Amino acid sequence: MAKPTQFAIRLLRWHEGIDRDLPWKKNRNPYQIWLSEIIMQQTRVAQGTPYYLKFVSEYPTITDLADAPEDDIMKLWQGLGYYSRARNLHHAAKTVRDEFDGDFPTAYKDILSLKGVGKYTAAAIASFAYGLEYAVVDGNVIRVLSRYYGITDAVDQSSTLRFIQEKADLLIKGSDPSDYNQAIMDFGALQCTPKSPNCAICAFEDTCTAYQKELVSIIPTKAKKIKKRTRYLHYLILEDSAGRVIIHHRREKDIWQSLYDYHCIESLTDTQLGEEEIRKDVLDNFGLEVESIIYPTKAYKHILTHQTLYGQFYQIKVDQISNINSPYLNIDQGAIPKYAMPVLITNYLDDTKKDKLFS
DNA sequence: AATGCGGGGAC
DNA sequence: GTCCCAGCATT
Repeated sequence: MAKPTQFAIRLLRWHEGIDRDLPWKKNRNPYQIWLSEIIMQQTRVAQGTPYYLKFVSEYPTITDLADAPEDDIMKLWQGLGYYSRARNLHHAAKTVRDEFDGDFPTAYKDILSLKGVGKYTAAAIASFAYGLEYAVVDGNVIRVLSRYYGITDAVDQSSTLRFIQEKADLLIKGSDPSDYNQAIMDFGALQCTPKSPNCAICAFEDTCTAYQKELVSIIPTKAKKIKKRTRYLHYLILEDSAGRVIIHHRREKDIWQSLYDYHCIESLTDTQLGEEEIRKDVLDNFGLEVESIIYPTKAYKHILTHQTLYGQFYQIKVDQISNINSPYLNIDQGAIPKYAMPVLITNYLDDTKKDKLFS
């Protein structure tokens, strides 16, 4: 058995004084660890924790999760973002139920084969749940090791990432894998932070290359820059006199896949829709006559990583709604809370509800 | 190798 | 405004 590396010894000594008290670290239940890791992908602990608690309470076992309707899972995921995680979560739960007899797989390669589980998540589960020696490489580890080794190459290049992974695989050797992985991520989150890390009091003051060369502020570097596009979404809220409304299940390859919204007309500028344009659209798409239109008085700005959205909501009364085809659905207005919707939509709905309280 | 996918918090 | 967060699937 190999002895821990010098890096690991210092790291774990630093970690002795740290206690983050995360709710999914109370035991080694692989289901709970997997669930927490999926939820925490690209998500801050403070944002994801309430969702973890909801899921583990609503679905105590992975079979409970597998048996649940997708709409229920999406609703519980509403507001967390990156909704493919929720779909993959459901898919993987069904795989465990059907292919692994309901028992979470214990072999690294089987864990990695699950939908939504990549190299990082597989290593996290394997080490935290089963004590297997797989080094995690997440945003924290990339930052810590790129600084430690003074790597100025862009960390969003696969060659750089491969190099970091190799170093991580060496550094973990001989240590308790669970402790080591937890420690290095805590170190990145609490000590070696993206901005103004606490280098003055650091366990690696004398061995960190970036600190020695005064490169801490410029490492890690990235090559790619994201460019945004702007979209104008005109939502038609079609409602009949019986209180039935038409909602839309987003099945296309686009943002918010699997969520529900309203019938949408998209434009490249922020100009409002004309009355005749609306009448024709509603007649062509649903065979319905428009009785009245309340035009939007404001646009809801919503910012995503790659897009800036402006949403406007047109309240439209139509004649009797019937025979609506997929991906459209007609429901009672009061049934809306059962369907997962984008935050842009729920922001609007919250505003309208508030308006009614004061009118 | 490159791209798209959310929402929010820190600065 | 910018950056980035317990990343992944798809092309």
